[in-house]
Amino acid sequence: MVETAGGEGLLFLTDEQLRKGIEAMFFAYRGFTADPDRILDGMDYGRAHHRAIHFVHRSPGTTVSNLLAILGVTKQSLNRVLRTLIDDGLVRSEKGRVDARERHLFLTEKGLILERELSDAQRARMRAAYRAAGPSAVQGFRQVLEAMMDPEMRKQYNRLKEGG
Amino acid sequence: MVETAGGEGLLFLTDEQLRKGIEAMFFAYRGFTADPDRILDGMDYGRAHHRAIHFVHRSPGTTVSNLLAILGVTKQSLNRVLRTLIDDGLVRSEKGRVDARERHLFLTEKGLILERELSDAQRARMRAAYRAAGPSAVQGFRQVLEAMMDPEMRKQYNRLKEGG
DNA sequence: TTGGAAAGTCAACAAGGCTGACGTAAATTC
DNA sequence: GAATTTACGTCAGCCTTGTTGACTTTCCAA
Repeated sequence: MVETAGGEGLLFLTDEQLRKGIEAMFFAYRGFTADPDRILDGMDYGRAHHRAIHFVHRSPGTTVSNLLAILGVTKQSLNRVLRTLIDDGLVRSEKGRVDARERHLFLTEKGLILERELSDAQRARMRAAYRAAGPSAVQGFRQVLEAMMDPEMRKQYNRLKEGG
Repeated sequence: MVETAGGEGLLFLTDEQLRKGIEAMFFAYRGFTADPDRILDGMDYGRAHHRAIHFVHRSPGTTVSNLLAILGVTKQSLNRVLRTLIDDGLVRSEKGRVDARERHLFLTEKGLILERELSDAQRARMRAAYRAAGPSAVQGFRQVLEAMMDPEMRKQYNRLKEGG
């Protein structure tokens, strides 16, 4: 079943196969973001707000710097998004006790409700895809995605995957 | 090794597993676009130009309508991108012979050179990821991605995958 | 006590989405 | 042959989300 090196074993590395993978990523990512985008469309929020909400939920009490590193945007860009979320009462910003320069971020009750709505939708699609493909396909899926990340991003990803 | 249905077999569908998949998609997509983005950064082009170039190369002679359906943007948005590519001599637009309302799109020599540069970079990353993960992982990767697409997008994807 | 890091803010700008309106040429339908 | 529809292009204006650059405030640490 599994091809080994030499000759036919490298057929999965042809330009044609690689192109299919590239196009699969393109179309799948559209599906991946479609449901949350639809939910956010009515509100004053966008994909950037979703990302901030996701990672604040994922690591409650995380700092702004930390979030900047994960999201890979400028602080000005993140600040604009965070500002509206704080003003609207979805995110709470708390001055650090050990280092008072830092701001620790948390979702409020209201923020948790939206997070739940967004992630329910996104998980539903992911669950359907996982179920359709089966567990060993899922394992392969994750392996290829991890290998595709930049090393820096892989660190961030693994830090999230393990610790809180 | 591979879990079967019933009881433990559904462990891959836990919220925790799904969350990991969601985050993997997020970080991997960043890697996926990083190399072309870097190349385009110096020029006056962006990711939107890359997408147009990719699909024109993929289906030479395709019409504007067709491209609109694949890219899922408005004609105004596509037109802005296409306009600059045509003006800069990367894309050639040819009035249809059977239906003169249509415009058929082709890459010029210059366009082919940029396409080659962009896709070489993107394929190199994909190739490294595929090689690292192995052929059966690649199969799973593709299966999950296909299952994640919207049905409309899956049609587009499959049309490209098979026919020219 | 002073230098520098962390955070926040203001201003300006660009890419790339969007809607709406309008124009033109060509094909199709009545 | 006239009316309608289709494919495309374009103008104008708006929004989100990214960018740089300059500046301030706070406050830890050397």
